[in-house]
Amino acid sequence: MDRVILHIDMNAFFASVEQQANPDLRGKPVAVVGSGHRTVITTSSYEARSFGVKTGMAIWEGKRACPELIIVVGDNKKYTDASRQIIAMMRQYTPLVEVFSIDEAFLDVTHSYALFGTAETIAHQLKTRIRDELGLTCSVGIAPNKLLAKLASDMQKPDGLTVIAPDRIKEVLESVTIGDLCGIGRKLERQLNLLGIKKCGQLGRFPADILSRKFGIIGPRLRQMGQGIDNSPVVATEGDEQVKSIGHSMTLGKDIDTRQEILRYLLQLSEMVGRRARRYGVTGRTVSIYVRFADFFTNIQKQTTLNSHINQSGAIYKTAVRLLDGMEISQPVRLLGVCLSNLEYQEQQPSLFAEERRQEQLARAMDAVNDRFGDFKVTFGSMLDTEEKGSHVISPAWRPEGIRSMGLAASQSCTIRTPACCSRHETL
DNA sequence: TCTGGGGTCCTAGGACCC
DNA sequence: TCTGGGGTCCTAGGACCC
Repeated sequence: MDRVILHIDMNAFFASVEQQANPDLRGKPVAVVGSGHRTVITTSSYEARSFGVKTGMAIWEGKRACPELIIVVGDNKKYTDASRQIIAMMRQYTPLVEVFSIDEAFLDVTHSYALFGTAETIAHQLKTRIRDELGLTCSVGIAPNKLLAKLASDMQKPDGLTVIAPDRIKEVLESVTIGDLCGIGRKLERQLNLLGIKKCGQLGRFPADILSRKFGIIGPRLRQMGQGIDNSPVVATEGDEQVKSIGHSMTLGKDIDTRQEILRYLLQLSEMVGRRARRYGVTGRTVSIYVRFADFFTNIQKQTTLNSHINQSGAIYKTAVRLLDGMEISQPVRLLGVCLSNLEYQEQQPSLFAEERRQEQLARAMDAVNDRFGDFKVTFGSMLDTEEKGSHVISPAWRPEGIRSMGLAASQSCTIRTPACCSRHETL
């Protein structure tokens, strides 16, 4: 039996939430940005997009494209609250809700028919409720698998509903460009183009041996994607998902070149990472640091794996400094990052050593104050004179909960599905 | 006037052990 | 003395996602 998968993608999510919260912004070109003057546009309203404002543009670029552009510094809490409400609504239709990002989710509604009717009925109900209760619109794709559902939701924006029925999959793929598939990015698209492959249909028919030779194990998976095959299941996001790494990075207000300044930011980043690790109750063995230089193109990353798991900011910082010392800092630094991985989730025993116990207690006390009063109210002394205070707008890829699995990573054994049908529906 | 931040997964190559 | 191979862990780098 064919599965029935919904992919729901909120339209211009952050910008729409802002427009909902502030009526003065409605119907106007709005761009949501982070703090700091080197921030970029995270999301823009459709009014702004019609002027050519795009995600990733610097503010000045956005303003050049649209002089009337209203700049709003993002507010994470608003977006996570809205996201949670939407996810709760989705869960009323099926337990199989996979949160893909803060504004996207997959729903497996194969077994929801008896209770709620067809996938299209469910999609219409969800769209109506999200619009009525939150004032937001979304685009929905319905298809037999995640790959195609995601492709479908992208076909009509904003406020769309697109169905790719099994008997028209083949026909749809003939007209879809390979880069539109989730999992084929710019580089892969370019390489495939060099083989003369432009459309998904061509990719699906391309000789498997050539793809394998050129792309290795992802070769067969690419071919399947071209055929619209994707057997990866919708994995319900439970809320206690285990992330694999915890990292923070920041583009500095201005490039820095003294070791002292670099250390100050490393300490701040170590504290941000450590604090989040402690809040999650995790420790990690691998610490990595990331440096982007002023020329923007040179990036270096160094990592090291310790014998023991840590989550104390001081220990992370010490390791980060050791990594920094192994780097050649040849020009001013634009961005710094610290990441903790190789994570372990089990409860940590209190240290046997008095000094370490004291450090742990201090960290807990600092965390408690910061949790209550906001970031960086209490902090290490040398951080006090840094400009950045770690208040950043989360990206739409931020997940309130959840793990994503799709695209190339989710290559699985596959059966060929019956070829198929795509009918489009006008928006609500 | 420059180009954010948070993740995941995969591969290659080296070290080391059996 | 030389040779082979499998497995695991680690680092570095790249591609992809939102």
